[in-house]
Amino acid sequence: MRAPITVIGAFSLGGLFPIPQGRGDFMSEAAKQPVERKTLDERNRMSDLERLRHSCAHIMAAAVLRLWPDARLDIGPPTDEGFYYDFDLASHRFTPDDFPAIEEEMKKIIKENQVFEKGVLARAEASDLFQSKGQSFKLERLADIPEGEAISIYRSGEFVDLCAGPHVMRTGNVKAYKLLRVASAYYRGNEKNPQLQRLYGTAFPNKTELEQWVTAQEEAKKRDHRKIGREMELFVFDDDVGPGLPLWMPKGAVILEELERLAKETEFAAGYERVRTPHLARESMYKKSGHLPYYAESMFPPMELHEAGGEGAAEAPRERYYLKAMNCPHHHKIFAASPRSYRELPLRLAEYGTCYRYEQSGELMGLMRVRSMQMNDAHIYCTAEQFAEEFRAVNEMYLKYFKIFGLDRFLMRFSTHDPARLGQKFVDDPELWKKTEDMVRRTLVESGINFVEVPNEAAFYGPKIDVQVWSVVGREFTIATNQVDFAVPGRFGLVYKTRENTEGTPLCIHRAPLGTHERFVAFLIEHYAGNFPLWLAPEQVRVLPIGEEQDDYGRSLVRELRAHGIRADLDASGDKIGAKIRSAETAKVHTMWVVGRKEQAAGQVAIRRHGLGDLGVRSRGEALALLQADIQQRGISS
RNA sequence: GCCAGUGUAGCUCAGCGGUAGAGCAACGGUUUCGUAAACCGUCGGUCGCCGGUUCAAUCCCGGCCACUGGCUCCA
Repeated sequence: MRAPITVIGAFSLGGLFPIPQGRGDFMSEAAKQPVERKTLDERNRMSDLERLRHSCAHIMAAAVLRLWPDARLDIGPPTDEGFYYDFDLASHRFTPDDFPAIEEEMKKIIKENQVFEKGVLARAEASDLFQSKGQSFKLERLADIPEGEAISIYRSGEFVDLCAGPHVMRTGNVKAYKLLRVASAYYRGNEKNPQLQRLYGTAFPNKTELEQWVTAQEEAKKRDHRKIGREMELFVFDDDVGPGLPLWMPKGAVILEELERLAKETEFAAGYERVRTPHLARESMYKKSGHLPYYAESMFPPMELHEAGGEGAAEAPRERYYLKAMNCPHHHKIFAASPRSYRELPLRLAEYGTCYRYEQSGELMGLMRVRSMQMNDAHIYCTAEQFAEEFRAVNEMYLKYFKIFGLDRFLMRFSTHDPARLGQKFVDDPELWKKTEDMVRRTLVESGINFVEVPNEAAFYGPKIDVQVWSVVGREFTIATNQVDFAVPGRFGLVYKTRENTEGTPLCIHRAPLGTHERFVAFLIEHYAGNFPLWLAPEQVRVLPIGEEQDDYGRSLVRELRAHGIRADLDASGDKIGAKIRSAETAKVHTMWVVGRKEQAAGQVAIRRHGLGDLGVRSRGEALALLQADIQQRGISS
């Protein structure tokens, strides 16, 4: 059960940055659905598709009950992708092998063309009904319904469910459906509750749409960054290194280098200064920062140093060091290292810092969720007066980046605190929370940026704006973040001399517009399906001599390209030209220069672009200039 | 961390109670070729790891590790 959120608007740059042909879109079909306004009042206003899927969930539950009469049912809502239903079933563990039987039973129910009948019951009646059926979860769900609110049930054939609806008219209206996977889910989404067995499925108005969806899912899997990353030799995971600890291979490292170059240029122009800090720090620092009580579970356990040569191994450690899970405390120490004047503010300290987080094993997912990560981090120390402008500048930096990458589907999420959890999840300073949240909200509204506001999602030290994107398999991730910190600078005793010669405590903005290398590259791989724009392409040019007699000419071309900083290689294999092209295409090499006798004689190259085919002959100088221009402007498609 | 599934050559996958196979890749040779696959040959695996059952285990059982799908959590 997700807390209801009010969607103020979904942010999209619309068609401003069309994704080039052949690259497609990085979002799943489901994720492409416009973000709908959903509030408590509107909860009942399901779309036709949701209504269909919800009805299909009932049909699936009815089928499960026919096959396993002791199943206890929880809830079965529609989702972006289809629907699910949660069951508690002591006698059986669902596996995908059960799908044919369940689908067959669903088919029968659909054929019976049962009417979905709505009924409104008195609480006692409903209670008796579900009591008699042994549906204890339904009784608990019933207790959630506030006094005075109507208790509605839906009946189709022998199946009865506590359900607000709405539904399609008849089971026969469900024309195309498919069970997708078995999963488990904690009852009421709480880790401390027992787990239920969840069956996921989907339904569409007709078979064609279902088939299209299935095909789209298969296509999406082909651009999964884990698959492409292996095929293109961008990164690997190794058991001996450890889960969630990626090794960047040469071709993957190229992408990191280019991203860092972009960040350094952008940040330099925006008045940032670069710093470098170690990967670990003493426990005392994290005690001071206040991270330990909030964050210890997400950090790798500390390294304990004992007295050298001491007899007793059991004695208390002399000191503890933690691998850093965030860069801020280190940066704060740099701020604190010199006396600061208001004249120096805003002070912007940037670092692509490497952090380590002990993510729970089940949460790891390729590069999207890892345990070691490099953050496009910076901390901006400023006065309250400077805050709005700094915060706005960060938001604009996002947009600048997103334009470069052609990223046009994302959601700005404004995370605020929950007053009920002050002092636990959030630092206990209600006034500052309100003040900073108001500042952030005003900044967003004034910039005309649409956003979603989500309570209870803030960092412990202040509100934040996250940019949400969707992986190719439809999972939502935060790709960038912009956070306010009104608490930690005070804990570190960070001060600056004001114009009035008093001491002020700076506000701090934590920002990572390019998120972490790991997640950002994962996202880019899927966004481009591995077909990176030239400036990012690991292998920019491959020179393909048609025969061995052109190998020397090819070598001279590669030498020239490399002298100009272009990543070029020669295919001097004995393959025929068709095979050379095929392997370059398969490797997603951005540009091929095919050279035979004619080109060699004329000092030319035949340009072939990955996915686009033969683009004709140019002089080697012209061909080089084209590449340079494209790289220099960081073109999206070229 | 929890639930479930999976783990066979670098990759994609067959196979099975009698100790392994294909395609691609790699390597060697022949071929010197005009825009997505020339031909021949060779190498390559303690079948994730540890233990148990058995005359015999890659196969059955148990534990562990990793991955995948979810849940929980997050950049």
